Formats: sequence, C-alpha cells, structure tokens
Amino acid sequence: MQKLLDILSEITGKAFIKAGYDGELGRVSVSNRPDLCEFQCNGAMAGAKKYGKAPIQIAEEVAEILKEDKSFGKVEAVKPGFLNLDISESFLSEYAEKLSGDEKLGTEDIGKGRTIIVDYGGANVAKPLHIGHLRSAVIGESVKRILSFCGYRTIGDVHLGDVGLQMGLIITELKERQPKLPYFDESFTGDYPKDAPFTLSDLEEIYPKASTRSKEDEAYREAAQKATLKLQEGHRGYHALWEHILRLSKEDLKKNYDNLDVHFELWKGESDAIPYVKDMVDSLVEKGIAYESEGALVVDIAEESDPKEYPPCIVRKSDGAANYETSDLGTLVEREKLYSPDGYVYLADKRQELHYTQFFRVAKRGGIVKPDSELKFIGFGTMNGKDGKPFKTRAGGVLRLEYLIKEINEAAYEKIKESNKEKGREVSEEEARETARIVGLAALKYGDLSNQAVKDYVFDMDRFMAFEGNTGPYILYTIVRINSILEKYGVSDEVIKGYSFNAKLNESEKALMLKLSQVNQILEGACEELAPHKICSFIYDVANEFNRFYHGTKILSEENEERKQGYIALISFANRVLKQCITLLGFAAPQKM
RNA sequence: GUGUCCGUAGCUCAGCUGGAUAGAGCAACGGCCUUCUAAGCCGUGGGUCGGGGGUUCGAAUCCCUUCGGGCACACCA
Repeated sequence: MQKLLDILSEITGKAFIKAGYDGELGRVSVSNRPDLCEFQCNGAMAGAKKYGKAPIQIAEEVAEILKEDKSFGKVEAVKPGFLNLDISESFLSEYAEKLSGDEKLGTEDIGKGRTIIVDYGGANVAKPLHIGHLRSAVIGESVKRILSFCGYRTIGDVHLGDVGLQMGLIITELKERQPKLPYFDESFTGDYPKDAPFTLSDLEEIYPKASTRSKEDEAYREAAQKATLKLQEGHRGYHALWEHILRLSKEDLKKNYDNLDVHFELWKGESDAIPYVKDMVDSLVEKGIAYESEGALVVDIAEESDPKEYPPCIVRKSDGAANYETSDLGTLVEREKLYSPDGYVYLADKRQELHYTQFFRVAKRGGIVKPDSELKFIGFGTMNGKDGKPFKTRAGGVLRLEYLIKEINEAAYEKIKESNKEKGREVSEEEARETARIVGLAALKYGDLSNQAVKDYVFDMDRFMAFEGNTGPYILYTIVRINSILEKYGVSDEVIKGYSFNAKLNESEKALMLKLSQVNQILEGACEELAPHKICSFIYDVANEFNRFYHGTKILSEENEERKQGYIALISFANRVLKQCITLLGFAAPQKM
C-alpha cells in the first residue's frame, strides 16, 4: 500500500509541475515543527536557484494550486519558502481506515520470494549463556521477525560453538575423575552407554574448574589440547562423550533461549562445517585465489577502494587446522547447498567487524556464495554497567543470563504486587508471576533494542525497573489500557472491524491517527535498515499520542454512538499497531498489569 | 602508527539521505485520581549539539582539521 508521505508528495509534485517546476521538488516530509503544521515541503527553497526566483514566490504559486486539493486542510507558504501543510481530516481518516483494514498494516512484501539466513545467538556448548550473549539473541530475533514480516523467508541459525578447547577440557577433567569409563578405554569396541555419565549440573561445575586449572597447570592444558585434537580426528570414545555433552547442553540452551522468547530454526554448529572444509579449501587453491604465506594458506582480500591495507585472510592455519574463517566459510558451503539463500545477516559484537569483512570477501571471491548474494554484518556494542565499563557482577565475574532474567522478573513481580495492592486488586500468585515474566522480558528487550545496535549502552537495573518513561513497561501499560477499554466495551473484534473512523476529529484524535498512519513507512524502513530501534521510537510516540488522547477524551461515556464507534475503531487500530510492533521486537503484552 | 566507531541537557538516549525556536526519559520543582488501569497526563527550569574551519540561502546532520574516548589491526573465537 502506498505510504501516506508518497501520496502527499505525489499531489504536491503535480502542483509543482503545474506551476512549471520540477515535480521532484514536491517531496513532502513530516513537519519538524508540529506547532506550525503537520507536513512540510521544502522544494521551493531547493528550486529557487535553478529557476532564478525567490523561494517564497514559488511556494506561493504552488500553494495556490494545492489549495484546490481537498486532501489538504491547510496550505500555507511561509517566510523563506516553506510550504506548510495540514492534511484534511476526512482524507486522513480514510487513509487510516484503509490501513487498519489491511492485514499487513499497509506494508509491502519487499522480501517476497527471497530467503535470508540470520546467524545469531552465538552460544557455546558446555558454557552457560551469559550477559554477553544477550544482545545477539535479542537483536537477532527482532531482525529476523522484521524481515519475516516484510515477506522474506527467514532461517535463524544459533550456530553453536561446539568444537574447540572447551570440549577437550571437559573430556580431560572427566578422564581424571572417572578414568574407568569405557570412553577412555582404547580397546573398547562395544556400544557406549546411551545416557551420559554426567548431568548438566555436573557439566556446569566441571567446565569452569577445568578452565581455571588449565590456566595454571601446563601439563593439564596440553592434555586438554591433545584431547581436543583427538576429538577432531574422530576418536570414538571422545566423540561419544562429545555427543552426550552436546545433547545436554542444547537442551539447556534451548530452555534459556525459550525464556527469552528467542527461537532458532536451525541448531547447527561449527562441527557441521567440518565435512565441507577440505573441498572448500581445495577449490580456493584450484581457482588460484588461495596461496601459501608463512606456512598458512591465505586469500588476498584487499580492494582498490580500501581506506587502509587489509591483511590477507587465513583460510588454513600453518598447522593445517581450521580457524574461525575456515569454519565460517565451510558453513556457507553447507548453507548454500541446503538452502541456497539470497542473503545472510550475521550478528556479532562489533569488534568482529574486520573478521566479517574478510570472510565476506573470500566468500564472494571464492564463489562460495552467488555474486549478487547480500552479506550483511550487524555489529553491536557492549552492554556496560553503570560505571561505563563492561558489565560485571559484584564479584567481578560475568553474569549469567539466567540470573539476570531472574533478577528482572523478581523486580517486576515486586512492582506488580505493589501496584495491585494500591489498586485493591486480587491477583493470584501464579498470575502475578506470569505477568512479571512478560513485563520483565519486555523491560529487558526494549531497554536493549531502543538503543542503536552499534552503540555501547549502559545497563542500569534500577532504570529498567523504574518502569517509567521510554521503557517496555510503558508500552505494555498503554496496550493494557486499551485492552481494558475494549473489554469493558464488550464488542467483538469482528464487529469493530465494521466501524468507521470519525471524519471529524478532535486534536489528540487526529494526532494519534496521524502517527498511526506512519506505521507502514516505519516498518519498511526498519526492515531496510535492519534497525529495530526505529520501531521502538515509533511505538513510544504512538503510546504518547494514545495516552494524550486517552486523557483528553472520554471514550466509553461518549453519548454520540457513531462518534464512540469511531473512537473504538481508532484505539483498536492503535492496539493492533502496538501489538504487531512489539511482536516484531520479540515480546508480548500481558492482559493486565 | 593505520583504520574504524563514538562525543547532543546533571544522567541515559533520540534526531544525522541539510531546513524554521535541537527532542524524549530520568533526576529537580509545581499541578491533575467520586469519572475508561496515576506504570498515566499537564506544566516550569536546564543545551556554545567536544573545539575550529569550510560547502550552502540554511549545518547537530555533508567535507576538512583538531581534541577526547572505545575498538580492531594474519594463524583466538
């Protein structure tokens, strides 16, 4: 569906043409002076030089023509050469009604027929999720949902770190504790037990202990490295252990991601790339792209336009082993084979930008992906504590995600209990807990997503818990208010669908409708720029406009039935917009709070 | 050193494909609950948009320079 701004620009453009000017000058934007007008067009000033005329003169000529158009309620040519426009109430109302009748809120399927793989999460097997995994999960999930809403077929892959030293460490520690297990018996040829000889909580205790010890005990570290290598070479017993670890770990990770309402289509890992690595590297050599340098196999990725010299990308280490790049390239081979996507989005800490630049270039040069494949990297900033330094627990360690969520839920629960007590509402413990979970998650996710991804941001528990101002709970509160009115009104959504928006609007009603009419523009913009924070700032505006309207207008006690229906239609639309947007951000609203 | 990102109110952040008096929230102060959830609404105070130059009719926004900070710079992931 055509965007409101495009419609208005078209009308204004035609007026420019009619007055004898370039139609491109008719570009209309939302006013940056809402006290003066709703929309503005600055084309008269831009064109003044070209036509050798005073901008105000051009503006006045165009204004005369525009005054004939019933789409505008007010047309003014002002001072230097601004065209100040107010949209007519009936025109706006008609547009908003069309939007509200559209399943997709007026957005186009810009990604129709295209597939994108979103690589996010970045969890490691056998290590619990910690606060550093939060942003990837939260932003990635939102980006995926936004792409999906705009018509792309999306595949999210958690892409586990399931190879590497942590595996060797666990195996080594286990061997020391339970040397008699068949996994360590080199002559054992039978089937290994189906169940793991350890539990998840064992693992949680084993890994950090082994990790710490490896830093102090050189022999131990070497043993772990050897075990890692053996595992990679396909040692039977170690592989069986690895499978145990993987299974337990995945179950636990899944549970944690579920708590965040983050869901992956694929639970692939770095190990899945291994079968593809050799052929991939060979083909790079065959194509003459990869060559040997200082013992390692490298690919030049420098380009003319580079602002600085990029070092070549290592695709095989001098000891013959795979590194990060190798593994990522191998993964691409598999993804191309299985899903043949049109593009990729990778989410990782912004410090990894160079790696992704290198890796993308090798993928393109080596023909691993299609030449027109879109490879995008979203680098996000660090989550800092109140001191502006990377977030640490009081003890100085990394905070586990599980505990962070627990803490937030607890704070939300306290707040809800207090609020219910104030209002004299009886709410069951179970319901209060469930509401706290929903509100807590919204606070956490909105707090993250409302910042631009690239920026570092300060995670301040107290501020998130304050539940005031530009926060997730404020958005949820607004939705709950609307729900409450609609519930009291007691008419089904089906019936409300038949209601017409008012054609004569009061001030805050019009402001709300205007804001809501931007929804398609905002959503498509957020999709093109992969920028969830744009949705945040939009719904914050919507919530503000709704609350203003709410305070100034008595909806249910409106005596004119037709007018009341117009209000209901509008707030029901606002509700849909808000709910759709928070779904795209990755959280939901409770019934009451 | 090279590159890159960032620097906007006391604090946390929007705004950055150039437009008219730079916006929110928190914090401070003052109003509004017999009336649809006060996690709300209304108002007051608070800014040389790090500094300097340039392009432009017009710059927080584009270019250059400078200061301050973060980060990255081949075999770690």
